[in-house]
Amino acid sequence: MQAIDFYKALSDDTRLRCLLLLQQQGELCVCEFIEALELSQPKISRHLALLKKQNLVVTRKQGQWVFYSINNELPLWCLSTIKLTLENQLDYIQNNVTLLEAMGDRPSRKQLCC
Amino acid sequence: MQAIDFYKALSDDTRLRCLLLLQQQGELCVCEFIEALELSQPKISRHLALLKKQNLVVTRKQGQWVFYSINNELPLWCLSTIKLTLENQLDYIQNNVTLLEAMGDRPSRKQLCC
DNA sequence: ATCATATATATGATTTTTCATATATACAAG
DNA sequence: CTTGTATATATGAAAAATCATATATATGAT
Repeated sequence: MQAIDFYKALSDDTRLRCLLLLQQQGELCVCEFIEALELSQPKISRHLALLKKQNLVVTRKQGQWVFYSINNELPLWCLSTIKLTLENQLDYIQNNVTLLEAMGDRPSRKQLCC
Repeated sequence: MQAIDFYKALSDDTRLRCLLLLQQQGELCVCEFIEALELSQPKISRHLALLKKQNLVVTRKQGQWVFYSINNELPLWCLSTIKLTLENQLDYIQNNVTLLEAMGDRPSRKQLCC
């Protein structure tokens, strides 16, 4: 992972919020991002696609939903940076978290293992 | 310092190299960046001005030269991120360091203190 | 006048956004 | 089991916005 690509991925408001939400929440699907960020579906999908292309996130498909989470095989310095950023920028996503928690009918997560 | 502004500042090749060089070298003037990055003077000046506007770097004027260094009053998480990036991306600026060290007539630094 | 640096403006390139549409799954009625 | 319809997500293409670069010019020190 080249630093310049990593920072370009983080340098957009939508992508940064998505990543920090994932760091905090673990796993989220597209419709949850739409509610939490109050943005259009194509806009969210596009930015998530970009994060995926850079291998910052991975996806898991469950029925009609696609769940995104941070790729835990990223270099340690990338994972550390994301973690450090969240710890110091909780205010930045506070409103998004509130919206997410207020969301009705959130899709249920199947257990990942047996 | 907002994370988004910090990452936008880092998300350009020229600015990232400048910052990492400063992290490693401590203090550099515009003419040294020109040699190390092999870029035009206005291009360097413009990017340094941007870093200064975001308070990532500070300047010290000495005669005809302007020396840039990382603003050590930045939030710790920013300083840590820059440090961590350099440690993991030494290759990225290796060629720039070589060019810098090969530079003739580098301006002398006055002692900063008594 | 010369050297080092900064800035204004115009142009080109890249990125982001939007709209329309496509695909894939789900679910209910016949 | 098919047909129709709704929901979730992705993507192509065009428009809009942002960002980077080059050239020319300005400032300030020696």
